[in-house]
Amino acid sequence: DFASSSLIDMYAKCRSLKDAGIMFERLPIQNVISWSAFISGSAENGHNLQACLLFEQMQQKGVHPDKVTFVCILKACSSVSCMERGREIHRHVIERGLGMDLFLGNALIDMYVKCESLEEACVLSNRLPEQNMVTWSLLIGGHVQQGFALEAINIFDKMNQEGVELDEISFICALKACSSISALKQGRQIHGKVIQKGYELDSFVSSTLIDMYAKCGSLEDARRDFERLPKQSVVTWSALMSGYAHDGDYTAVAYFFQGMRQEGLEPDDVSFLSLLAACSHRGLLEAGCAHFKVMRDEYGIEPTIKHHNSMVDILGHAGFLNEVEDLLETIPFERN
RNA sequence: UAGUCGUAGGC
Repeated sequence: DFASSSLIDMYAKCRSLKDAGIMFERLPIQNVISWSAFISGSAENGHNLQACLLFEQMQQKGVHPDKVTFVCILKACSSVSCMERGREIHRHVIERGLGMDLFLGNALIDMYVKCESLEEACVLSNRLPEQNMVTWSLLIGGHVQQGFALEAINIFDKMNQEGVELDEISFICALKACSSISALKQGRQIHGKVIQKGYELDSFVSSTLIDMYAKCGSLEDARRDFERLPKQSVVTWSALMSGYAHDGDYTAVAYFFQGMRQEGLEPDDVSFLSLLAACSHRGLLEAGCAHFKVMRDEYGIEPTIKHHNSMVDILGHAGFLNEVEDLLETIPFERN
């Protein structure tokens, strides 16, 4: 029934998985659409195990997955880098003989990329009957992730030569290739193409550009682009601050932090990491402790392992080893 | 008329 499948979809996407589950069980007929909608919603909300269980249950009930279902379940495998299950799905796709379309092919490539098997991702992309900009972006991102940024930039160039359509995400992937190896010259060239396309005000593109310039060590460019933006966000401020923090310029970082607050933007956990990094870099014990306290007490932001690492660094370098031990005792056990 | 692919700031 169309209406009920839409409801499942809506509930699942609205992070009300319990409601989606209740709705689902009440459905008179559970077809491949409603199963897929529920699997997709589960995976999208990070309930990957549930997605996998649903995928199995669906088949036990005699409902066969179609191409869309495979794409949905692959997302769950990708997000937890579960290669075993991913390969199994891949075999399953071939066995069912449903053929391969771009969505399914790209979802498989994404799975291999996220499972760090760039080799298999490349082989698969060559075997696809056709590629689109998503395929290319996946390959660019995969090469960057594996440390082959120059090759990633080559792939981007080839994409241009072949006249493949470029969207915002294609540019973001290419810009990240540049930032990862401080390739300022290539970064500027890509920036030029971004402007030609009129993408420079996109919120993700603009923050990636600022980040690229900051990571390439050109704080002037980062700041110029930042100031040209009609509207800043906590992400663009953070991209800028982390560049200055990298240089150990605590004064600048603190100044920007204030500026952000004056704009009425709420700092988040990442904003504080730049502040703490700058303090750590400069050996600013008192400032570091003060920011750490303000973060928890005034902003209600729970410190993560990364904030704790900075604090251990700050206290340790100042010779406050007992305080380091006290701090370590307050840190709850964290995975990873 | 219903379910699907790649994106930004931490290191």
